[in-house]
Amino acid sequence: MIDLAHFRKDPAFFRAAWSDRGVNVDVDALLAIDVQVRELKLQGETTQAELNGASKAIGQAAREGKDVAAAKETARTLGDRVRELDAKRAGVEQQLVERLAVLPNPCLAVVPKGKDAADNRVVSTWGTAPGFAFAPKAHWDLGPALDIIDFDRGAKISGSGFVALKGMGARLSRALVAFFLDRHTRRNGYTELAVPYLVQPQMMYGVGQLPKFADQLYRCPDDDLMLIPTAEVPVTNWHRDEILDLAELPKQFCAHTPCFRREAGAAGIGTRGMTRVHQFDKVEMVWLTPPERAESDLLTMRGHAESLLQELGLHYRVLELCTGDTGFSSCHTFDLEVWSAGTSSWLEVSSCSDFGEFQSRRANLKFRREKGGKPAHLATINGSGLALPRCLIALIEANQEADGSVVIPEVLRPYMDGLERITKTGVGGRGSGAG
RNA sequence: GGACAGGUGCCAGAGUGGUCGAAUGGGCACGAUUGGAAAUCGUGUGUACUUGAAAGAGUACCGAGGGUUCGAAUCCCUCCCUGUCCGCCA
Repeated sequence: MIDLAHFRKDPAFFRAAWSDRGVNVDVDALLAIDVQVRELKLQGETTQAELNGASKAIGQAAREGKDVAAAKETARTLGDRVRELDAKRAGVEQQLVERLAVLPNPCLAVVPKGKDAADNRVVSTWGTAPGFAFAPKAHWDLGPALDIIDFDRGAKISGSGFVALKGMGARLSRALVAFFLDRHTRRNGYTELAVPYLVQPQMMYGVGQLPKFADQLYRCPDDDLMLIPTAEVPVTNWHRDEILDLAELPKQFCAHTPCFRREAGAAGIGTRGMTRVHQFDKVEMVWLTPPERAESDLLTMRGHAESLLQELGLHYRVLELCTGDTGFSSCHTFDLEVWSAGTSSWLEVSSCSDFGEFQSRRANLKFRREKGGKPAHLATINGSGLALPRCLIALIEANQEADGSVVIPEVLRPYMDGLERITKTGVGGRGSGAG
């Protein structure tokens, strides 16, 4: 949610910002509705004040034994008037709220202007693409050959877009999660949370998933709950409706959860294998921080995500998204893309975003700069650290050998009972594909 | 899932139709007292919105949403949550 007061003061800023994002907004209509709401509110409250005064007088008179029939009659008329104004106001206000709810966060001035992904800026590139003396395979060949990824059974059980892991594939996935969480909690000061995967619709609204992206969410209508598309949803809402102290900021949380996405409309485009699936595991980092720190904290957090890829030895690049490609709630986003050696393409494994106060206004996240001071909205920042299936893809593709086996990076071996290599041969024991 | 009991301010806890944004106690903040502290005393201590240059004024909020009434924390309805017991169960 944008800052309404700011919008009234400087509509030109928002007009330009939304235009940069490629969103067409009738700013004048919005302003007009806002004025109307406030006029009706003022009238309604003034009338209510009158009614309150009249009611008080009636109570007084009644206690003194006076006749209050006539006074009641006028009060009743006032009451009708209040209800009338209130209903009118509510109607107009709902229009305003509905319109505002689908307007994106203005990007920061540093964000490169652009139309779509083609205009994103490459900030840096780390490492080099691995070279092979043979034709490297894509994960959709490697995985099934090693019997660690099972596309057919995933689809059999839940339909297209669902993937299953088996044996050392499942183990490797678990190792990555454990490795990520350990780095965040032990090295970078994050507090780990284990959160519900089904949440109430308001939580989705709080981070900006609703109302605009309802078609991307799985829902359980009988219970009015929705499956989270990212841990961002429950974690960002952790301190909802609270007022934090400056001294306890920034809050740094991490959480591992499965993520559920309908990916409506995405079928057929770059969906081969498990680069785009309906359910995947991800470790998410979320910061709650004072707004003035947000941008520097964003860089810190991005560094945390990058260090994981570096430790895994994976070639990646950092993109700064342009205005046209930046997500709805974000005002500044960096994407981390890892190299897929099997398909010679970049895969997004992390998106690190500064949301400013946009989510805080929606989720009611506040803090106090000093005791007795006025509550102010927090800034929220989040980023993947990291998204599993694509890391797993990059990992096995980059570390494959001519015989189809996959070398496990040093940092993961402690999580794999010291296993150095995943091979097809062998059943049971160390080095087993079946685990 | 069934039966009871509850949900009030930072916390505890009063309040069963008007004088209640809400007693009292605790906590916290500031001040007095003290060599310093404890104790004691005094003052203060919610959020949001509207209006106003400001001081201030107004409105709403006692789990949520409806209803009755001139007037609701208080009465009625629906729902949610918590506790206890029973049932079921990973």
